[in-house]
Amino acid sequence: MGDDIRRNMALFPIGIVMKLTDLTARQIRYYEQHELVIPARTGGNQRLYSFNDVERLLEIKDLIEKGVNIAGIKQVLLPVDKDSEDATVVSEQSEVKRRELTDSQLHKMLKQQLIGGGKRPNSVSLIQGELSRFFRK
DNA sequence: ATTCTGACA
DNA sequence: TGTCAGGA
Repeated sequence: MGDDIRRNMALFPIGIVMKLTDLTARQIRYYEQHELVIPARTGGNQRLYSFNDVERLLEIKDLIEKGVNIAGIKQVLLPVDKDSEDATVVSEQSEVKRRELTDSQLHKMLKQQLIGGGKRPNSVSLIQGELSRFFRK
């Protein structure tokens, strides 16, 4: 996919992202501290987000609303590193070589259930129950 | 006018 | 998380 570069192309400042995601600058920056999103920076140290970053933030917002905490989100969303951010292709679909996660399949499922699907009243508690098995510190 | 980091009445 | 300070 060639327009992947466009999705990973840093374009908008935090102000725009705030409106696009309905998140406060505080939250957006906070999530960055926890490496949930790594926006590019301008010469003036201003954050520049790509479409992928925004989508990512929307997913995070979704999970937060579903009661998932940072620790949990870190495990549901694949870790992002400066490379896969604005460099090249690499998205959730690519066969990431992360053996660290013995159950990448489960992660995929959880992600789908948490993000994709609409909102079933019970699935939430169900999911949280399953996740707690991982989030447990 | 905007955004950034650090800090906490 | 909100919000203010103080600088870029």
